[in-house]
Amino acid sequence: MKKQEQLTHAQQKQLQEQLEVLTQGAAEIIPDDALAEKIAASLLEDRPLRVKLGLDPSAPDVHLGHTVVLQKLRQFQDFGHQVQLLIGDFTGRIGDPTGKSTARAPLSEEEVKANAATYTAQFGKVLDASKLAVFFNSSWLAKLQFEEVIQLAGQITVARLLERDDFDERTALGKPIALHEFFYPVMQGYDSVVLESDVELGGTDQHYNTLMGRHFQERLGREKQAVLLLPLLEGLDGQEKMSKSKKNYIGIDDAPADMFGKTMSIPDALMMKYWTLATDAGPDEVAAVEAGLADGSLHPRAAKAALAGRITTMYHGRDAAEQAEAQFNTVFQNHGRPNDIPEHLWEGDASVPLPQLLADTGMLASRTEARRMIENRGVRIDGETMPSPDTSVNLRDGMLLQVGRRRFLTLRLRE
RNA sequence: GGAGGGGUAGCGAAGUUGGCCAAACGCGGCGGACUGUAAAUCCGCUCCUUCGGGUUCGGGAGUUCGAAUCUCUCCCCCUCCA
Repeated sequence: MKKQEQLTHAQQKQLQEQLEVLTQGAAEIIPDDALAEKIAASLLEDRPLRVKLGLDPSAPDVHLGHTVVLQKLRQFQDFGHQVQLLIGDFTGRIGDPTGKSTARAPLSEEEVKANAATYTAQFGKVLDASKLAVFFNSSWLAKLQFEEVIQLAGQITVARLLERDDFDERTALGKPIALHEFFYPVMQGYDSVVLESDVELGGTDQHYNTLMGRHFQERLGREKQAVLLLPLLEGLDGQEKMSKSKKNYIGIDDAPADMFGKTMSIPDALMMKYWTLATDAGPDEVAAVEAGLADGSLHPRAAKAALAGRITTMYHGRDAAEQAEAQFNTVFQNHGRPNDIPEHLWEGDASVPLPQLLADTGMLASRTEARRMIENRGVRIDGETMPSPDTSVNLRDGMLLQVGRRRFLTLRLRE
């Protein structure tokens, strides 16, 4: 008999309540009723579910893409479940599964600890940090004997491993796959065994990996975890998924002005996805925005500004968000100046060729680049567009240099 | 063990009968116009320079008036056969 059918009426109600929240926005739940069964079990046995999230230990810069999963984890926490953060420190030091950088430099223990601390600090903006359980998979993987590793490897077939999209593609293209790469899924699966995870969360790109958890749990005689996958959030380019290496991300530690501005730069087509996945707006609110856009009562620009304000407020508070918006409007809408223009103390001659000035103050990388920029009419001094790179400038204290729309510098002269 | 393919600017990728190559093209990045924003679209720029020139095509050494293109050598990557 299914566990759901053993519940009392009160428990049934709780189950429905949890399911409604937890399944919202999910891209996939594997298998379909697995989550319901797990929750039912938790209610029957009166114990929290162990909910696993695996993390890459290398670049602990948490961005909005991560928060999609984190917000879901938070909901689990709010229902009293136990979140397990798994730092893949062992996995990370072995090498990269894309095959590009095969021998990644091992992270030292200090680095791992420092990164983990950064993670938990940043995650604290979304999760309840006091209730997090943090694990490092080196603490069990590093201890395995070779014989044990081989036995683990015996629990899965090569054909099964080759199903993984990435391997599949590379096989088709004739690209190499190193043997150790086969162990990634094995390790990730084994992690779930050790942690006795009830549920594993991830982005849809983790489909295969999370199934490995189920596979190894079954082979080793454990309860299989449920898998809950969330949609991936595209980055600022609107094409690829948000990631640090692609530099298309909004970091949750970004300054309010950046956070607001970056959000304003996403393609219109991506707005609703951000509303749904990256904000704390409920389904009704999201639907209202969508309807407004559809019938023309809500201007796309207004919708995006509201989105940017919402996101900025989540991480910096309302005041900072409003300031960021005001600043954004002055700089980009009214072509004005920001409030916090950096200053540069000039110690050279009082009269200097313009390209040299721009290069030496660090506003541009080289004089040649400065020349180009001037020729493109992208350089202004005190608001005046500079017509020719062959000008010399008589410097004055307080002079305002501007490159493009948003790079400003105030010049300070030594007395 | 054997055979073969390849290393070009941030990335991808042309160019390999030596000069017309500072090196096509695409992406990315930057600037400008326009606008509803750092959306979309269009245009321009994208090694350094004291504007004479200088330094680039995995590293080094050669051949030549002249090499990304030829030779030698070293390093690295990949594929296939066994």
